[in-house]
Amino acid sequence: MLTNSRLVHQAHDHGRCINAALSRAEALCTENQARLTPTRESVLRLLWQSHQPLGAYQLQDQLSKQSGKNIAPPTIYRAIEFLLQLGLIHRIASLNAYIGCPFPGSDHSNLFMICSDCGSAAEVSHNSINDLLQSASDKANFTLQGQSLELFGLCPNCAGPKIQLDSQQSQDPSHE
Amino acid sequence: MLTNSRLVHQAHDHGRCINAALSRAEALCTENQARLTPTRESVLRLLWQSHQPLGAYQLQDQLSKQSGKNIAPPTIYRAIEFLLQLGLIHRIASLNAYIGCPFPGSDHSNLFMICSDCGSAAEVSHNSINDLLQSASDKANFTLQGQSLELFGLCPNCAGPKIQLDSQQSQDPSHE
DNA sequence: TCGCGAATTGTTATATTATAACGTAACATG
DNA sequence: CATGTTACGTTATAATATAACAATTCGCGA
Ligand SMILES: [Zn+2]
Ligand SMILES: [Zn+2]
Ligand SMILES: [Zn+2]
Ligand SMILES: [Zn+2]
Repeated sequence: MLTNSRLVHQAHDHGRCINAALSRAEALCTENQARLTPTRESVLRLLWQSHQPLGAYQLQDQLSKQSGKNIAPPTIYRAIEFLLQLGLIHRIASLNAYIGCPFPGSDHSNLFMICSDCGSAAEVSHNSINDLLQSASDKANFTLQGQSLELFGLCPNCAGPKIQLDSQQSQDPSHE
Repeated sequence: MLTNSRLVHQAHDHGRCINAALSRAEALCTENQARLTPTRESVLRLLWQSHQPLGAYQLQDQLSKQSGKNIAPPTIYRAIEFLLQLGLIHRIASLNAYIGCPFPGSDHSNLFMICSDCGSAAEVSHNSINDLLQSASDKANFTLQGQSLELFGLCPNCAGPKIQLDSQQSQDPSHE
């Protein structure tokens, strides 16, 4: 079972998340003879600035600010497309948003636990879930090729121990 | 385990699907003191015309043609919203499309098997999957509130005994 | 180092999906 | 009726995503 759910919801040295992601990205690019150009790297960095998925136009804003010049949507979408192809990021369909993948390259289930309160999204890969989905597909004679699994609810920080004061942000704003 | 996957991929009397859906809808509306107005019923009918999800603007086109007058997007989205609330239809996030729910009212898992070739979507509710997702959530201290589970691949018709001639449409166009 | 083809990015316009805001009509109830 | 509520009509616009084509940069062999 692979997951980054602990990490996502605890205070941690997030710089390490970013660095690790970039190392993996460089390795994967080399392996695939693809180029991690400045735009692509910037987008990947932005997606790793927090553990919350970002929309394409949020990326556009931030990248435009960073670079001083106005970046148009196609530039963003091209970078997104590239990163998706390599498996470095995922698209979260229900949010029209994108997030870095903590374990690119390895087979995994593309399952997210998305907090309705703080917006964080932790990725989980559970062999037993994959197996079960595969066997359900088999039973239905369905040739499984891909999947998008999104769970909605409250992350440990937002569920409390404080048992939801209101719907105030009670979570630890450790690294944003 | 609830599923309509057999039905979806076999020739069948689809009129029964539609009638059953409308009966359930009327019952649910009565139960909830809600009104199944002509617009809402038309949208529900359209969503049950096939086992393929339809987008809001496809619904708009078809409803406009049916009624002779031009129906604006808000009308469609209001009907969709209403039907979603009652659980009579589901939104398929990865397709920005909507489909009738074969078992509204009963608790189920909101899991779809979507054919990349013919576009059909069968709904499956598997207790063991639900249990597993619940226990995975528990382990991660995640308070599960909702889910969107979408599997992509080939339905029995499109995977064929014909073993994919090309990517021609080889499926039986039983009822569209 | 030059030049060429391929890959990447810039730019403009537009498609697609969804909602805001506000007015009007239909409905249910006493 | 009179009234409050619910649903619908209409116009405009927001938010997300892509098409099409021009300009640039990059890798690499001549
Ligand atoms: Zn982190
Ligand atoms: Zn949270
Ligand atoms: Zn049917
Ligand atoms: Zn199919």
